[in-house]
Amino acid sequence: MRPQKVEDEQLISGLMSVLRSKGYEGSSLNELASGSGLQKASLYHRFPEGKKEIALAVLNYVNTWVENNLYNILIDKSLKPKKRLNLVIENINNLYNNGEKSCVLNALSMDSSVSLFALEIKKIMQLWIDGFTELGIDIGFKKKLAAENALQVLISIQGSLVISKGLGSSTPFLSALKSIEIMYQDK
Amino acid sequence: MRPQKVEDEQLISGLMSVLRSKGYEGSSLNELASGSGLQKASLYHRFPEGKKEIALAVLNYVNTWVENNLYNILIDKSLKPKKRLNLVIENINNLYNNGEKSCVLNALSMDSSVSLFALEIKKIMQLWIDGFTELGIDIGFKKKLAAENALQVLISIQGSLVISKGLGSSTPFLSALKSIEIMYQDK
DNA sequence: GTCTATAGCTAGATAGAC
DNA sequence: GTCTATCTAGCTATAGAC
Repeated sequence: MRPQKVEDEQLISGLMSVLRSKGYEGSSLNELASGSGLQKASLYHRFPEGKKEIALAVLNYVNTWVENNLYNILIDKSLKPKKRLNLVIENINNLYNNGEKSCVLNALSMDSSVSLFALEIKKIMQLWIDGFTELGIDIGFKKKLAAENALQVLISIQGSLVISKGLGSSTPFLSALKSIEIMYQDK
Repeated sequence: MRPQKVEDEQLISGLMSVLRSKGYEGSSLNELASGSGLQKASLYHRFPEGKKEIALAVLNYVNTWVENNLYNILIDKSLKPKKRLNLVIENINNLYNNGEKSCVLNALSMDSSVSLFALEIKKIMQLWIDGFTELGIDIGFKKKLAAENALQVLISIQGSLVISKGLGSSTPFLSALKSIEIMYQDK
């Protein structure tokens, strides 16, 4: 067998970069190819079902990212809640590059594509919410408040990304991160 | 002159419906044509610059909508602040159909199209923020807090629309509207 | 496993009849 | 002002050499 020209993780990372910035319909296979370092036909070798399978592979990668860099940290009882939060906030900030990068979940949520990915998107969002709910409970929130705050975290992140892009300023995103820190401060 | 087959406002409304649900790249001229009730070539008669001009016309319509249904109400000193808020919340709820419709500002904010519309999107978001800032000041918030809360309103709306679509539930959007009402309750 | 070449189709945009 | 018919470019997807 020929060696793979591009490693799996690097490949997915390049593909995600295109999808997050252009959306599903807006990403052509030529762009996905040049963004990932492979030719179109080689992409079809790795992903025989074409563009849909590419997007699903990216979402699977995102799910793993959220598990490793968000959920598993937020539920890690060996760390103090404040420490968990700081680690996760830092990871989120890196993921979105201070609010300059959009979220691929939003990019793949257009009506024309969301039906293809609804289950995967929902699963990832729910994992995100569940992680922050656990954190809230460990800080001492009652279950209902913990769930409300966790939802509010996700809303703030997604909303501030939209506004930061619209206003052309990273301030809304960075303020949202600060608000989240305040929300989970020990009482 | 032949009479217009479709009135301006109905035309723009049909075009916005396609753009908000499919995005800029995802909306083909065939879809824009059937969504508006005209043929492709007729759209080019109304919008000689093509798809870009269509999207700009839609954004111009959105700007007018925000002026009439949001900004002008929020700054109307002849109404009590609480009354202004109730009217505007109702208008927002209708615009997004209980959180089931996406926001065209988000749909046109993909990297591949945002450069074409950045000025218009920013202007509309700023108008939205300015309106709610005025409301906050009239309720008694200090200027800085009024501005922060106004930004938070826009973030909550946009974020909750993304999450409502992702989770397949209108609850996040409707909760966000409730939170906004609480935020502006008289002290 | 990767590539070049190409098939078949649809995109945005235009010409010209009515 | 609206329409049908059509242009070229770019699309998704495939065939087959290496």
